[in-house]
Amino acid sequence: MWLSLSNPYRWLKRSISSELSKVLSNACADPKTLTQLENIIEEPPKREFGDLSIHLARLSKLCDIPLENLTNLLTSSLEKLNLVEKVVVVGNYVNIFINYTVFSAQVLNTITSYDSRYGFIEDHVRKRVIVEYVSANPVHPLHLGSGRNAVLGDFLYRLNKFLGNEVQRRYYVNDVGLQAAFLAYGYYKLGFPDIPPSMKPDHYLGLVYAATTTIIDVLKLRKSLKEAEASGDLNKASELRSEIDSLMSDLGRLAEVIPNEVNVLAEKIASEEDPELEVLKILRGYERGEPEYLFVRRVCSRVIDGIKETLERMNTGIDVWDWESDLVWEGRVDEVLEKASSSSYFGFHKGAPALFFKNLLSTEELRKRLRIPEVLEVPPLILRRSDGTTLYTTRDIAYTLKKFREFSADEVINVIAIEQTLSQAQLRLALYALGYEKEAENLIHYSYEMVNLPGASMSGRRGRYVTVDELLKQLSEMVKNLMRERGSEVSDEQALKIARSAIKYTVLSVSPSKTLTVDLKRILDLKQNSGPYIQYTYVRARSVIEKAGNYSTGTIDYRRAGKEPIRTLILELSKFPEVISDVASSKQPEDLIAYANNLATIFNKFYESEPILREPDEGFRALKVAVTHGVLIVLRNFMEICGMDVLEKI
RNA sequence: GGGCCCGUAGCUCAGCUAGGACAGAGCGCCGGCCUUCUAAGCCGGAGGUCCCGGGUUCAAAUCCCGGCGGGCCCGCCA
Repeated sequence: MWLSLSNPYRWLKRSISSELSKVLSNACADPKTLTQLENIIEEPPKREFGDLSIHLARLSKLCDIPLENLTNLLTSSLEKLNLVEKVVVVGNYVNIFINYTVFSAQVLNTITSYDSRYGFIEDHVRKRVIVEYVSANPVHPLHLGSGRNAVLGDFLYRLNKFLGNEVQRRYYVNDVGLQAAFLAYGYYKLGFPDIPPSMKPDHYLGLVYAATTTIIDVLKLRKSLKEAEASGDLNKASELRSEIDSLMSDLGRLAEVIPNEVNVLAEKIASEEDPELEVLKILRGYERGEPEYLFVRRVCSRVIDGIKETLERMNTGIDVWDWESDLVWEGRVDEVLEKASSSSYFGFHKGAPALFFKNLLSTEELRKRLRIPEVLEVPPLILRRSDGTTLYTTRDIAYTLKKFREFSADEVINVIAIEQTLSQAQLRLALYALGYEKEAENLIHYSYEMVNLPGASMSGRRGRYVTVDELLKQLSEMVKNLMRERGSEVSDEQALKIARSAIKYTVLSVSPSKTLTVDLKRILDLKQNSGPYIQYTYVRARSVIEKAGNYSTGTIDYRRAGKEPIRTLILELSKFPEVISDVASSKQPEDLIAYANNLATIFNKFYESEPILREPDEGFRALKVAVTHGVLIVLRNFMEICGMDVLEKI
């Protein structure tokens, strides 16, 4: 009963499959086949074949009934169902036509009664979920890669919320690490200058960071070059020279924006005997919490200020900011180290304390449980540097435990780039090895591929990146120009809302496992299969509903629902909860996007071909308005889940 | 060297987990539709060795094996 209330499409399939199981009960009594029966009911590739179809060969195999007996058995029994209009056999298929007088009433009633919760699934088990996302190093602004992360994480957050889960969003500020120390070193060498008021702090400090690391790398390479020249290794020398040239051109680009800083840094760092040792000193002092090194935190928090601003612009939020330094200073990392040292998996790798996973991984069952590929070899996890400072994954063990504990989380989702697959596997194994089996199992690495910009290679260390801020700015400008061409002005806010929604739609439309190629023009394509297309379709539907005023559902003539294109529209509307349910388990946003685009397209066809408000027949008009209202609700709920802005006008 | 991911129309991508009806969509290109509910729309057309080669099957883009091409990982970086 719950099901029929919340998920009309599932209800439809279940009604048919349970009828099937009745008919086939003598041959197909196994209860396991019941769900298989439901899966066997599919959709025909073309609308004119019917609403649902069953492939006879598959059914005959499943139930072990000869093909020729099946046909008559099925048609006669299914046609008795109230929900079924007719059954047609074509070749190897039984095609089912739904009775839309019955079905449309069910669908439309469900949608209006659930309204902003339509899509919500009643039998979903509620969970407490943490989404850790973005977590970009606090040394530069968010670039396109972090942008993809932010969009995906925000989507996971909103989807979980929609499903009725308790969700918390966390950002892990990685201020205890070499990157942060490099930035702090550079900023310190500059004498902690004020950030130019014309620049966002993350942008300015990102340049300082890039200049610092690039200068240090150049100095290192020059040293190697001298050695190569001295030893007469000409190949090596020319290789080094071209590498240096490339870095120098990066530096030249940085100098165009912050010339003084680049000059001062180049001079001061060059006069240093061993700049990298200085950086390590900062790292060590900061990790110990020594007061004279606390400037690291101050610098990082300026970058974080900038990042917060960007996230706000993306309409994305964080509930808890976790500073890695706090984790270390609170002694949580030491606890982990202590526990590890008494573990049976503990040992020394190249003289450094480490956890070894070879024994753990010999059982196939554990690999399965922890989602570690069958043949993947996992190297030992080194816990500490020889100088005593900790390493990222070690700190992440402590952090993961903190997340699970503080929120009593059932599940922790880490949205992290795909290149960290191995270290995330090590993390799960380490947790398991230390006795945190449940945590290891419920820690999910939600990975995504990198983002490409055609014809450009990106590197944070070199300052070669396109920032999310720039992307938003450019797209907003494009929106404004477009509107101007059409003779209407649009506010900055409206332009931003369209721009960021377009980005989100594009990012979510591509499977996270594929590299995303960003083409600015394409993101803002106002045509089909785009964010603006969905927003526009919603506005169209809204405009109709507004003008329709109050319509009484009592006057709806459901008998008119069997004709195209209303028929398809109703079937499509009925699927929304089913799509949500599938996406909730697969976590593939692209399926949700494809559904919404399809629904919008069908609605636009309907809108073009049929008068809605001008429909003379009152009952039919009420039906058309109700369907339009259904589209409105589904598109709105869709946009909420994707983090897109629901615009009332466009 | 080992592992993972990707390869489908000129471009960007669905479809592959659970094999089945002529392989789909958008962009771009060509041609139509605004005195009527928002034309950021709709209708029509052209465009494909599903990377290649084997195998399994009544049936393969989908499963298996072997290649080829691209990306990523195999750090006392994160």
